Amino acid sequence: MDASKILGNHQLRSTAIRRNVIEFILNEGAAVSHQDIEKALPQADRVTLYRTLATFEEKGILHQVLDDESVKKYALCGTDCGGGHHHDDHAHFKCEKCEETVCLDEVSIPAVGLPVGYSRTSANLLIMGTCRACA
Amino acid sequence: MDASKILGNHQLRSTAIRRNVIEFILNEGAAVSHQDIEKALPQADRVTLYRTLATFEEKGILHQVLDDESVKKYALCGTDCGGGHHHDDHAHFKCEKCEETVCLDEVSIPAVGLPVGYSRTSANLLIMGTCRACA
DNA sequence: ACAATTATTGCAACACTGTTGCAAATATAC
DNA sequence: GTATATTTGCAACAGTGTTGCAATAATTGT
Repeated sequence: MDASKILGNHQLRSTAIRRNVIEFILNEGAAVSHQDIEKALPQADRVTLYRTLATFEEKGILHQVLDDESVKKYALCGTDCGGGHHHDDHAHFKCEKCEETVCLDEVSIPAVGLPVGYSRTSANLLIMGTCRACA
Repeated sequence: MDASKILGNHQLRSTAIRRNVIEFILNEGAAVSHQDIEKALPQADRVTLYRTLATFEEKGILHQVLDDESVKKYALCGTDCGGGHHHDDHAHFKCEKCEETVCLDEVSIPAVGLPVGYSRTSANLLIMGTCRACA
């Protein structure tokens, strides 16, 4: 998977910053925060990164990952995420030792019995514990 | 359930601000943010509220609720939350219309099959959709 | 390859969120 | 009521995220 191709597929211009952001996330494997990216790409403007992340989320390249701290984290969307419509109904796992958050793409969020009158449109499941590398 | 009693049960001094915070949350029904409290109690100092929330969380009076925005929200703990040890393994529901987040105390977070090598210590489940009042 | 067009970037400035240190005030215990 | 330890309020600060606008760079068509 190549960065400029991803950009092209989503009607976005292929700029150095955007390619760098995508490549960084691809290499990282875990969900990243704005701050992670800022550290990895010190030459890029803070504001531009905020806008880049917002754009990527809109276009369906990234989805937000709920984290227990209150900083937003992002991960690459699966192939079924179109513009605006995110289908990231999978769980996320945060290791308490290495602090990395990863997508558990194969773990879908189970349906739970909601009280009468409640209906579900989406859900976020964040599991905390120890990952394989830290066990 | 009375505010000074809750404070007494947790070895905390019964001050006006603390009682007001607890009463506000009791009346609110939904999970509240620092900002919600600040608006409701304009006479209270911002910093004091931050410290009050932190203290309540430590002592097991409140637990954090994961929210899809990146502001922390808090709800009253059930009776089984001792100091430090939170047993809030229930789901939370956020209504997309009224924006209220409530605890679904009766809905526990289901166990999911984790990849080999991963172990779970806790989990957060946030379900989004429409609540009964907005349906 | 070049100009015109449109999207993207960088900067300045700002509002909001959360934290720390310290002195003054207040709740409890005696 | 006084002593003691906790809690509060203030000032000051660091970090996070946003907006407006001018400068810059990527595409489109020729």
